[in-house]
Amino acid sequence: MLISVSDRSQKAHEMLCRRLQATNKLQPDEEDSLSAIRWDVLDLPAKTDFILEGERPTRCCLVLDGLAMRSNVTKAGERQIESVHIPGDIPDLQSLHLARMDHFIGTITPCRLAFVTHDELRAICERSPKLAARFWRETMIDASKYRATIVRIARLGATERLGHFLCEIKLRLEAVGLTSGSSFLLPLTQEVLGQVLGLSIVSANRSLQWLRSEGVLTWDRGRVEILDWKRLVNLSQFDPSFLHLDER
Amino acid sequence: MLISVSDRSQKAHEMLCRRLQATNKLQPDEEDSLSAIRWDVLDLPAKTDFILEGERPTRCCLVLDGLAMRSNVTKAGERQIESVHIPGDIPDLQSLHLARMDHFIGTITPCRLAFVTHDELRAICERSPKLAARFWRETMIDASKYRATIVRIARLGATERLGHFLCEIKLRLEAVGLTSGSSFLLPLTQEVLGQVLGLSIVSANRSLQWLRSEGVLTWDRGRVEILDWKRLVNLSQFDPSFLHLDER
DNA sequence: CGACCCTTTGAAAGGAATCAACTTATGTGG
DNA sequence: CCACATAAGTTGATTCCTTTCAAAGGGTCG
Repeated sequence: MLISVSDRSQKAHEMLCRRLQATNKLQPDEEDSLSAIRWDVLDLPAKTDFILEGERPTRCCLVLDGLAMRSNVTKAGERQIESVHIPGDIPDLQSLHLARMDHFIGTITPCRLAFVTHDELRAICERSPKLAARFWRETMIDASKYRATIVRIARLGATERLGHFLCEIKLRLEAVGLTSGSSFLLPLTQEVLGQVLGLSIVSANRSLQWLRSEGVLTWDRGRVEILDWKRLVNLSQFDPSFLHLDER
Repeated sequence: MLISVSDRSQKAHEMLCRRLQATNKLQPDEEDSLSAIRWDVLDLPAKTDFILEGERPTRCCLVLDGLAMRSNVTKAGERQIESVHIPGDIPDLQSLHLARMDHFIGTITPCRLAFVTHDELRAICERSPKLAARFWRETMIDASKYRATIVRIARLGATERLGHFLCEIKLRLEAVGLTSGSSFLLPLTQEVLGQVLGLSIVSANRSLQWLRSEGVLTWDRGRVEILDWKRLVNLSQFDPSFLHLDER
């Protein structure tokens, strides 16, 4: 089945609208502004950095399908993944205000991405301060997740980190309708998992083994099922408030 | 010598203007909007959390004097400091868009703070999309610092972390004119330093000892002097680009 | 079937945390 | 101005967790 350009653009529009009305419904005029966006939809293979450190991007991208990541490489050559991005996320919205990329954006799995120019976004923000505030809020939630990541990595042990990350991902996927009950797709290799958690691949593996052996979850060929959510939340010291998912 | 209310307000105005024109000079109309802000200036003693997790703030604060911090406490009771704030910073600008605080803001040393209401800031942003973008940019730089903190804590050893943090602080203080040559005031206890770096107080101490013994720096009664900046930068794998200090 | 990627496991090494004590500053009141 | 109390810095010894190194399984795809 072929997907027409307008269909793909339509999906981008819908995902963006859904995301931006987390708190208040979009007004008709806001929705109109957004529907005028010309999205440039692109499919990329897995493991591809498509925005590089040092670049000066002129567009932002919305993840339509797949998993993306934001990462940085130390001078010693080690990669740290600072955030994992799921459909509905705009990983590089900050580039609207920071000219130079200080990190990489790349795909983890094959991704479908929708690009919009900075010019277009800036024009929208200028016309509609309300929409600007909504976009701004999105970047503030990203910042909130970074803060949670700092605490996760600085203060939690290996297994706690893994559990904490899985709690976060589960809730985020749920918020965009990408879970089926207690299970969801998360096709990360354990190497990538280690780079997310600030752990070696061996520790990532052993933490995962432990969670499995305790009957907290299963993780098979990219599908995670949480068997004991309460336990997972408790052992990870997880508090979902940093996600700001529901604050009417 | 008494300082009048308007003098103190004036200082807040100047610091804010200096900060916001990092990239482009402020236009006269922008400066006018900002000068209309009614600042509420307040002095607070050291070690005082003045915005608490769970609160719904109605104001933002600008640091005029002293060191402030953003911290979070794990359920196990350990405190992690996510960021240290120096004069000119607005530590809680994100509260403009995130209703509920998911962390604490507090003083490290005695501080003079200037508060402005969300209503006033929102009005300014609505009237002037250019100013809104400038404020937005500030929050994006904060986010950039969080990302650097993630990498610092996840991938650097104890001494590297300390060095990296000191490089960051040095450049930030320099940018607001708070260094004298290669030295600057940084009255942090080693316990606080550990909470910033994700280290125990003992490790913080030993890392500091090492840097001293190598002749990289001195740190005496709250005054740091960098004796060998190049070496410090190198051993910390420090790259200043995340501070976005100069990108015309 | 074989190459490759990913996962798993064991053993040893290393770095930071912890525990515990001691020293040095800072500050207060008699 | 000293005596004492308290906070901050320093040091050594030990424990614990994670990394590193190395190698063996397991799955997938051309």
